[in-house]
Amino acid sequence: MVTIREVAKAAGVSVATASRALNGLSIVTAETRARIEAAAAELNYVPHSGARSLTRRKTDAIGVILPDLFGEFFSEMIRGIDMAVHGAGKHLLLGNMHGSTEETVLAIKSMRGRVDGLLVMPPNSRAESLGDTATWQIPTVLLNAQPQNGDIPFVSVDNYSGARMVTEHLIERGARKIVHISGPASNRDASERMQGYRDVLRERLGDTHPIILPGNFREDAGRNAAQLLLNRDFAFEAVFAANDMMAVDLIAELTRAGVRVGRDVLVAGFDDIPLARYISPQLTTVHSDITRLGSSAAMMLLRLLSGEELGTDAGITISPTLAVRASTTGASV
Amino acid sequence: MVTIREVAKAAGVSVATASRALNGLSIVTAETRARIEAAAAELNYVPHSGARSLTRRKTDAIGVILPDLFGEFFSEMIRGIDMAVHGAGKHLLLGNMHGSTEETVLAIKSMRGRVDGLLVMPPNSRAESLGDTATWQIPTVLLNAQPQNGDIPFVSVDNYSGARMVTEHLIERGARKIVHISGPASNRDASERMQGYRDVLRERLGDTHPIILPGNFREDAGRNAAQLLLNRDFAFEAVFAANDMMAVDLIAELTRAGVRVGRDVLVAGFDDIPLARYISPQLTTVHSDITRLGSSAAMMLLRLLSGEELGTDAGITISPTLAVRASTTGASV
DNA sequence: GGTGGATTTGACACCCATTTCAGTTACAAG
DNA sequence: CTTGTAACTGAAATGGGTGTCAAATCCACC
Repeated sequence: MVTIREVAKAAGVSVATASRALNGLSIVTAETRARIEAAAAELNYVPHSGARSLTRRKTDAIGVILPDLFGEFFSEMIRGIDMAVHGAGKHLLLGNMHGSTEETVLAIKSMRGRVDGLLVMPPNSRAESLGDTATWQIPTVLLNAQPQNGDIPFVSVDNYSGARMVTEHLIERGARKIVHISGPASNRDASERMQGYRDVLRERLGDTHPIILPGNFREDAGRNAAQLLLNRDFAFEAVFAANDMMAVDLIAELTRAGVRVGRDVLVAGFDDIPLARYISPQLTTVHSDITRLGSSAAMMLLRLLSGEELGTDAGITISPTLAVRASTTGASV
Repeated sequence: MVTIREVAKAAGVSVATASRALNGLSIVTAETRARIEAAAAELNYVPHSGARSLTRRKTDAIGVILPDLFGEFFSEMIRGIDMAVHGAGKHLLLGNMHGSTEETVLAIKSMRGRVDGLLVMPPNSRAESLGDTATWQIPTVLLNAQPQNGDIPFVSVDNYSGARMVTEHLIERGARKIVHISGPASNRDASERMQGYRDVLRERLGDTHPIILPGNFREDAGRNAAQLLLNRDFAFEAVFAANDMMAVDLIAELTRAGVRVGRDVLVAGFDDIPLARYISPQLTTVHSDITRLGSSAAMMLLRLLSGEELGTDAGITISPTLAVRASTTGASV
């Protein structure tokens, strides 16, 4: 592994001059620079970024810590982050906390000295569980979570208004008995979505005790909910599932039972996973631009790193949009 | 930012002793260690991984360089890599070459000093375009590509045998006029798949001039192919699309035109994207375990890093399996 | 008490590049 | 010919740790 010292020696100059020449500082004679560059090329010299970052006190990398590394959500997020970060010539260091809070703290610690800033998505949307975030001593933006003590910038999806949009849409399509399949109780996204649903039902229909089936964001919850609703022989007119996975399997199960989804019963989801437009009938759902979520967060972090003060209340919530499809309109395709 | 020097001073010991205590070397008195640990905790000391890796000459990180950062393929791959790498307590540094060869070389260079080893997936499956790989000077495993000069270990999917499997399956299901929609001409996966198709047709049916429609791995190619086939009013019995994306839209288009896919015409794809089992009829396709591809590559790299000699011909090809579904059997679901 | 040996501890060089500061050279002006 | 200034160049400090080697301490035993 060739170092700058060897390049300097080969070119017959000091390491300082070599460093200056290779970094494009103008105070080196053209002739000297040429000699150094030739030597570097000859020896196949590649600067050691680790050593460089030690003196420069910046690593040109940013760390991303996510709870899980799979699914469309993850790849979209990374893509958005990469878009922003790549433009700034920085690298991405990936940390996976595998869902546990201790591992998250560990992951954050092991990032020190490797990255200039951090993008963290807390496991259960409860940033406070990560301990005293102020002691991280490293610029951080929270992904899809709002900090308890508003001192960390964040970017998140407006689950509440998304849920309101779906619910209002269902009411406008004529539904009155609207069931909700919730997500995990501890999940913040889930509870925000539920709250949006509740509020609209109360405001628009005066319904203060809506029917809520407990779910878990996974397929089986959709199937179970369908069974439950069918067996009880309850006259429901619409179902709002807290995410698409549950909605998809709910639709499959209802269809199997002879229910015409989109006509007899309206179904809507949340997330707009790619599947949503491939099932039949296509699923009405709430679309949030995850790529934009990622890139917004990354850009915010980049601004933070460039020394900009964001203030204590710096946070962005991304407004989702409603994707109306056949599962609530009964259109033939 | 507190350094080990401050911890040492606070504990009244030398930095050497502090380092030993914090790294769990046993030659420190329990009493001294306790004092140092207390000081570290008090000062909220976090070791600077960058500085550490400089002396240790290892970074505990491995670099992953991919051509594109989106889609299921990517996230599955990362997940597999992470599984293997996380177990070894290492980090993942992500580099995106955005498809260009120059950027790839740049990405590789900028990894020096940041990572111990590299997992590289060349943009167009032609490793040789990356220049003289031997000069990288860093342990590398190639993803989904075979090096020209067999001196770099690699892991890839056996496209050829996968394509053979589908084609043979179509023949067994009674099809004789089998059309192929190819991938991009420059893509190695695509050409290997085409070769498998060609060989089977020649061996089993004596067909040396099969009909091949040029595609590009994207949805529109599927639609175009469908139009072409329908307009020509050509009596085709089966279509093997070089990937699922094209197959999915081909099916949609054929169905719209009144063709009963799975009965009138058999359709098969390649990749087994999640969508494949959600469309109707479900798509027969070739399933390769991308997660395993990633983790195999990562494990190979880890072995390389632990000093193991893999020999010059070290390579793994992952055998795909055939997922037979309704699009070639005509089953009702 | 002195000696040998093992166990802890500390001073310092080192990893590799950047950067400061001082020194050298070239050239123009006085 | 000296002096001043500007333009380059080099030696050494720096960043935050680790590892080597020598010094210091401790204990047991003679």
